[in-house]
Amino acid sequence: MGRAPCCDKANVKKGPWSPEEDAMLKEFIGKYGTAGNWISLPQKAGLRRCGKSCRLRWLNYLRPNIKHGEFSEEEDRVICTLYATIGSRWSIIASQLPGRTDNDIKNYWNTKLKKKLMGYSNFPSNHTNLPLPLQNSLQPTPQFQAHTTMMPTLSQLFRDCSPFTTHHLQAKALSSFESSLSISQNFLINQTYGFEMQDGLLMNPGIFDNMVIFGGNNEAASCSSSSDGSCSKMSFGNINEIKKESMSTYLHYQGYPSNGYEDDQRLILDYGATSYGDVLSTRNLVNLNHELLHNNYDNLEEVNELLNYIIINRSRNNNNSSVSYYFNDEKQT
DNA sequence: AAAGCCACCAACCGCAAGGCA
DNA sequence: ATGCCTTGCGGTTGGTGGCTT
Repeated sequence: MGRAPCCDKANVKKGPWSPEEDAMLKEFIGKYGTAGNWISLPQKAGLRRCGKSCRLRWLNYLRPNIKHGEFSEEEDRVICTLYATIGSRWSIIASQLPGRTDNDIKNYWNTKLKKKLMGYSNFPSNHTNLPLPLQNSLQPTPQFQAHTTMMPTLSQLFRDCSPFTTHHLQAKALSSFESSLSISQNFLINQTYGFEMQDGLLMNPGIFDNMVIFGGNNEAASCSSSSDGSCSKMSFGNINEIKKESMSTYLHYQGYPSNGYEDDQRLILDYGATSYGDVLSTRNLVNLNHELLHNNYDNLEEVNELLNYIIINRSRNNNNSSVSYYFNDEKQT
């Protein structure tokens, strides 16, 4: 015996709502509210609709103060930050955006925002000054373009941004004698999206547009990779899970096209050796990840050679903060 | 002009949680 | 404690319109 149907499927109308139906529903709810429950509402309101359909139509379209149309930059930021923190909990995300519905946000994320975030890295002004191999490495490969549908890793990638971010937030918080767990949501949002330069140094690495920035953020910490042990200090998960898991089990795959997680196609680039933080665009991270996986690179030397094209270093001593890069272990200017 | 493709988004569906008798 | 009913959530579907070939 299965579940009892919520309504008589044969006698309910499906598909788009007509203006007349909208008017009937709006008028009824205006007078009587849901009149007890949604299940019985359609009958009372004279609608040949399922109660769930009425509820959805009301919540997502007819109720007052629903905001339609373009999302603002600020709304984008909130969605991205919360998605990176809590994942696809659309109703919670919607609760932070007055007038927006979970359905709206979910659609917006799936159709637009996700792609927007996949947009090109913001190094364009530097591209033309780079040697051809590096310029090419900054272009989306045909494989990348052909397999954009194979990017479930994107959401994971943005979650992966959290560890880098939280690690540095944690370090920053601890250095000012605050508990890492007392970091507020606002602080997280501000810091995640903000660059702060002090004496030419990048003080609060995090996610900026589509770039992942990581690396030491104080004089004592040398850089950002396994070579200085910082990856083992990184945590992942949301802000409440700091310290629960060690990044060392997660991030220690220098050049290998697997991070050891079953069915997980991510390649986490843990490629230290720069002095003040590595700068990669997420696009290139995914791009390279994909390249390595689908060309079945199994030669570590070859992989390392490829990585040499893509590491970009923001130098500790570079007061004007221009981007420099390493090519075959030689710093280029 | 027609066909094919793709992006968008409203709506649907199944499941889980919560409330209540 | 249990089972039924309703509500809420999130993944998915399918219709539509615009763009490209």
